[in-house]
Amino acid sequence: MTHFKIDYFQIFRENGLRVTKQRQAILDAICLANGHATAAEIYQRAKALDASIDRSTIYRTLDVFVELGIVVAAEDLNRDRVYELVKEQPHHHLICKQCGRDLDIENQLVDEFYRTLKSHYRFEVSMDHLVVFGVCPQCSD
Amino acid sequence: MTHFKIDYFQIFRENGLRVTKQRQAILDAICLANGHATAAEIYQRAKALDASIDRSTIYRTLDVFVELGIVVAAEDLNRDRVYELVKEQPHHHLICKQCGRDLDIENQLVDEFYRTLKSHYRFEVSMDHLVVFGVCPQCSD
DNA sequence: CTTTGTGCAAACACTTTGCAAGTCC
DNA sequence: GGACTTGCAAAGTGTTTGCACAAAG
Repeated sequence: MTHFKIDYFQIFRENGLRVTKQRQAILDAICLANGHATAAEIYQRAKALDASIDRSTIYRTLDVFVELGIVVAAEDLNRDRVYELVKEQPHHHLICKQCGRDLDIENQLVDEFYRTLKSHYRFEVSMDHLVVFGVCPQCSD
Repeated sequence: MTHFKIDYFQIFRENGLRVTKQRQAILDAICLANGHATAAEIYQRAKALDASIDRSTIYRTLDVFVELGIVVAAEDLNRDRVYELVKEQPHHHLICKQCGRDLDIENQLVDEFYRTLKSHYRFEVSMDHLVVFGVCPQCSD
């Protein structure tokens, strides 16, 4: 995880933000949750790393991360807000309604769809994090 | 709006549910909001039609409507939950992040995208109400 | 008359805010 | 030291629930 942190801390400093143990803990907490978790899950995990951390810090920090573009907010099946670490730029998901499996969609396919919308409606789509729900191969058998 | 109501009331009865003035008011409230509104907006409008209506009735009734499939819940730009009357089956939206304009996407285009996902991942998409955000032609000039 | 639906009030879960104290640089 | 951050406590928001009464069939 260390090599991640270094990058992120760089970003903090570049933006005149400070590197605190809370921000570290929250970053690690998201990593430990495989890069995506609800505020509540992040709070639990971050608390394990820094027992005195407060919920309000979680929310404030997540806002900062979203602002910096290192985290995006999405929504899971239960409509809970989920925060995800941004890895390589735009990425899109196929999520199985039955088992919860989360597959990545190739950018190319989504871009193609966006181009179609562009050519039909002159509408410039700007969603770098599309989430599509359905049923995965394993569950449809 | 009357011809709408008749259909819906039919649905109520077919499901052993009663036709009440509150359900009427809520249905009308959504219609008056062009078929889509937040719970708060629906409450305001329904209150104008039936002053004594309570918020809890709004929520309970909307749940019933969703259960019946005559309303679907989606999300707007501010991440507020929006309830929409289901008209013709699957329909999809392009929503402009700048002006809020709401364009319909032809089903055919979306179906094509879904088929692509199906053939690439054997993933059966089941979203009859896709919402895509971006910038509309008017705002991109 | 029976069952379903409603208003009311209270409880909830989640998120945001003001402020004084703490910390990073 | 000075600006940025945090914990704490309290207030918001939006939604849900238990219950006795009201209304529909």
